[in-house]
Amino acid sequence: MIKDICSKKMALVEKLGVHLEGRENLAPVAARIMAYVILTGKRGTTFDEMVTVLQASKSTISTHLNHLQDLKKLEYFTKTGDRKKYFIINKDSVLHHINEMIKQWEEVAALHKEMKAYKEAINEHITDEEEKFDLTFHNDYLRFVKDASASIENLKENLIKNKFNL
Amino acid sequence: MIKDICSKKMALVEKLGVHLEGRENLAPVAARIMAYVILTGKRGTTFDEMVTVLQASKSTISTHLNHLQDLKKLEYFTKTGDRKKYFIINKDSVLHHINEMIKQWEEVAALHKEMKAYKEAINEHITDEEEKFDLTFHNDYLRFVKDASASIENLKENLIKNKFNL
DNA sequence: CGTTTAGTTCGGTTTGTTCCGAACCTATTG
DNA sequence: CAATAGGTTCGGAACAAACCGAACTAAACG
Repeated sequence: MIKDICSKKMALVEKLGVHLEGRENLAPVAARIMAYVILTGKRGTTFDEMVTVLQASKSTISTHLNHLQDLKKLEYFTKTGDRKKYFIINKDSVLHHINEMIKQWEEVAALHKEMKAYKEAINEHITDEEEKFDLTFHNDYLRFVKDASASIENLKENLIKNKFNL
Repeated sequence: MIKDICSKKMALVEKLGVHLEGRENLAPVAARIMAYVILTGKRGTTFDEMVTVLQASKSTISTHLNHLQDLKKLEYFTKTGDRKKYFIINKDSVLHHINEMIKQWEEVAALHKEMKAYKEAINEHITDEEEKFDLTFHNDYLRFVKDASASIENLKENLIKNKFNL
């Protein structure tokens, strides 16, 4: 019974791990650390536990753990009279993630504006209307990014409100 | 003057290239191909032009060009009496991109539901309320994904409508 | 002071990615 | 048919990423 739950957990760690690898651009073991921490929850998990359960070397766990803390994805708490660190996900990781998305979309929008400006500059030197650059691609994209950002921003507000209302 | 515009173009190709490398998970040269095609527009660009201007080998261009077509990111048109292919971006790439995003979010939502179910199953075996898994992380995320998907879906409808109204 | 706990750092191997050159293929043209 | 145009395919070099083991450190314990 306990083994069933444990193997279920590790199956989920792998599945979530694969997802995080691609999604957050993490090394395999780093992604498994994130997955394991998420699926362990607030009781937290230790360095040694991860070495054992993820079957990776101490050096690998150490390196990735530090990296994940640098990225503000993980944090830890301690217990008096216990030198171990208990790792948990950064409490406002949802918010952090939303902010990252907004930042990325702003970057994309800036790039599209730059490209559009370049094409408009070229268009001025072209007499034949047929030959001119079509800007609908960039316009579509800019609208998409603008609206998407707005709705994410909206969502962010709601999340913050609900955080404090609970 | 022409050199100025040309170097401006190549500078943008590199900038956009770096962006696409990370964003779409493409190899450096593949990303530059995409960037160059985007910045060349509807007149299209040929295999040879890319070999010359991107300073890559024929084999590299060939491999990546085929890969990008498999991914439906690029397509080409031809001219009568001219064997060359003129590459342009896939006309509905914005729509395609939006669909990809929706698909990815659906995947994420499915994963979170699975994790939540796992945690709920464990919670049933725990008597102490304090020890139980906190599900707000997953609930927050699920709400975020649901709302974000809805607003993107909305945007998609608008884009499609505008496509046919223009 | 020696030992244990809880990690860190470094060098090296394994594995994977990216690109290239050379040879090859398949029309078309003279 | 030989040559040219417009590519494709394959083997391998060059580089980068991911991981490991072994040696190390720093604090606390006995």
